[in-house]
Amino acid sequence: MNSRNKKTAEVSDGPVSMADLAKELGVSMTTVSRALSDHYSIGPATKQKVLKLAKKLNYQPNQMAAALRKGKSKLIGVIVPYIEGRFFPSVVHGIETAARKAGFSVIICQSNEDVAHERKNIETLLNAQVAGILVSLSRNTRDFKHFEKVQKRGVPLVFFDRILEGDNVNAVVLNDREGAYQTTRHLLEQGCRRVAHFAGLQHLNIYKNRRQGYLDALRSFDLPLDEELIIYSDMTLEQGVAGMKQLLALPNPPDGVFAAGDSSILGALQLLKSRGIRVPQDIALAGFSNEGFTAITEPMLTSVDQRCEEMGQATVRLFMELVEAKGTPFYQRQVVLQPQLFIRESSLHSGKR
Amino acid sequence: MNSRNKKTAEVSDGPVSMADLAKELGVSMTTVSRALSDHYSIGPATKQKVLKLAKKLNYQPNQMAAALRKGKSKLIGVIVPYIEGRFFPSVVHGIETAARKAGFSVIICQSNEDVAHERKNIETLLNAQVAGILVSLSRNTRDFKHFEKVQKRGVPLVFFDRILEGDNVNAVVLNDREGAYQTTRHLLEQGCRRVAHFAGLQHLNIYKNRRQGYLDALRSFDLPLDEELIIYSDMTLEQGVAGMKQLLALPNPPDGVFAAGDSSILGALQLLKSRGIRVPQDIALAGFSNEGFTAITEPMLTSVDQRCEEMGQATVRLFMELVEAKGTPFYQRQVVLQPQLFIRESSLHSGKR
DNA sequence: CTGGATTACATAAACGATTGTGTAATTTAT
DNA sequence: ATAAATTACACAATCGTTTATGTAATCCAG
Repeated sequence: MNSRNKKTAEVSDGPVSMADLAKELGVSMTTVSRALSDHYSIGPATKQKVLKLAKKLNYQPNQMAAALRKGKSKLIGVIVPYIEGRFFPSVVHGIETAARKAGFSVIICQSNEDVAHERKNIETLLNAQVAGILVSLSRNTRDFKHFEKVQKRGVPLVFFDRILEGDNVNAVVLNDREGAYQTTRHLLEQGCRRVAHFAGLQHLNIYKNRRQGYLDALRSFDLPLDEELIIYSDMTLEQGVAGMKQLLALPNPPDGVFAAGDSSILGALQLLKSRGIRVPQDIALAGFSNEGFTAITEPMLTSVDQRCEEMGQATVRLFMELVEAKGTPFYQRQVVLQPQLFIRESSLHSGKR
Repeated sequence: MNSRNKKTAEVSDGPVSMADLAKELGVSMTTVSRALSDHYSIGPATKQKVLKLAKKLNYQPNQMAAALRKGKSKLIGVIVPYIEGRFFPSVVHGIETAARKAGFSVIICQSNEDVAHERKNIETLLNAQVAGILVSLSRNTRDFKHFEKVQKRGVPLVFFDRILEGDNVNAVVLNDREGAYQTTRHLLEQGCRRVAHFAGLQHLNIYKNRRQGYLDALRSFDLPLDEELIIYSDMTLEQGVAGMKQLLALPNPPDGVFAAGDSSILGALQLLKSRGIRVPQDIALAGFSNEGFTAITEPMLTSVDQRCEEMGQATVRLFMELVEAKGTPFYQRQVVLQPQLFIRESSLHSGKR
């Protein structure tokens, strides 16, 4: 059991510490530490010696010790509402990849769309001494209070996708408005004249912006806004079915639907097919998120890609900038990603009207 | 900047330490530490006092310090091949939920289906002092060497889904063989007499077992094995298309296909539809994984559900058992989850033959 | 009423790296 | 040749917990 009684450090026993290296080389731990971190006060010859021995003994620094001393670890905390579907797993994938490249590990937390969980997650991450926190807000987060503690501690904070508007924060977002605008315009260009919209909860920036883009497009075609054509919901598949029913019951039903989410537009498609209404000939459809299934349905669904991977990478990049720009205190920045419209069969009128 | 010049601890400044509590109460840090961890040597009155003040000052223990001292953190490392599709995100979701309930955070690593990455992940996690490692093997992992270091350090190790067979390890797996057996039998019961199989890489337990289940079912119907009907591949959508073409080119094509993965069966479906071959009337189809899209295609695809969430939870449970059974050294256990067959249109012959 | 258990707490040494301060030795400037 | 600067390293405190090892005080049995 006794592992410290050896003259020359052997590879045999567990973790090699800086003390081991120091003893072996007959220098102080300071020298070893500074040699490893390329400190100016260490001579090139000594540095070489240390590096070589470190490699030879396969020295692995104890992250915890460093974290304790420095008050910061090599961990990045990520808070997402949930880990399902296509979007969040992909963003997390992007984050993980970029973070690891920069020498960080990521801790995943879910808020389960609940601000109370979100608060707990913050606590957890803070006393895990994370180097930074990346977060996409839960659905019912409406204030900023629990994040102030993070800022007060000087822990870099970056939001992505779902953010609190108005507040001056670091964030990576998609240009949802532009995506919605392009999509709606596309429907209009295909000949639609009454385009309906499945809208999400309006306190969330993403859904508000998508609705705004929809309105922009209508205006650009000098079309009037008909509030009857906007259906607000949580955008589930079931609500897509219900919404479509509601639209069909209108005296003057739409000839196109743009949904702020793919599940709901899928619901609409299923309902239309069950009623024998042709897509896109009778009603054209387009969604948002470019979920995997959009390329599988018949007809395939037009949708907006959210650049999940890029968003993850950009979020980490922004975090890194914050880490490096340590001095500058109020360095706030927003990165806006451009969405990409994938036009598929569900919106392609070939020469209608 | 100076934060330690206060007689009574104020909530104002950052993290409250045990030393703060001790000073405030006029006891030693030992007492505080032990009171918080419910040590027998601390009187109930003192315990109460400490707990109360801790709550009042919102004391949050510094995980890093504890981890450093104890040599173990409250972190669980998870290594998965990738984070996409339905399976791994869902398992991770299950792991995350269960782990958090037990007071652990999870660190996610991807091996990108590469054993070299897997090795690096192990290193990363080990010197992050994780309390345990949960891993689903990369596609090209064929030996156990890099895991021996983990065991040597006494870090609990649990495999899930993709494991190395033969080795005596702790693992949570699906009964793939049973799932495949049931599915193939189902096809046979529906009247199929020539059932083909899209098989995956045979060195992976999951694909080997699925093939075995397929063979079991054939035998249970006294049907001969026709090697022509087994197509080996990586099971992508494209390979599903190609595989189906190959099968159709046979002098005596199959009347059913059971694939060890959903993507490939989707490819098969697409090809069949493009050729006007009816599913399930002419050829019945069934897949594996119960991906989201299986309920969306037309016809909907029969598939086997892998109990992703349960697998995640079971993996954490097994890990916890290992932690608690600290004394018992060679405590190895395998948990086998029962798959669930979801029968959908693609395999339902109504009275064929 | 004495000796051994039990209760309730304190002292201080870890854990492994980082870093402000100190100090020789060497180099450069004057 | 001497003061000043620079180079190259060591000492020791520190981060916040945990824990082995005391050590008083209280308690019960004999």
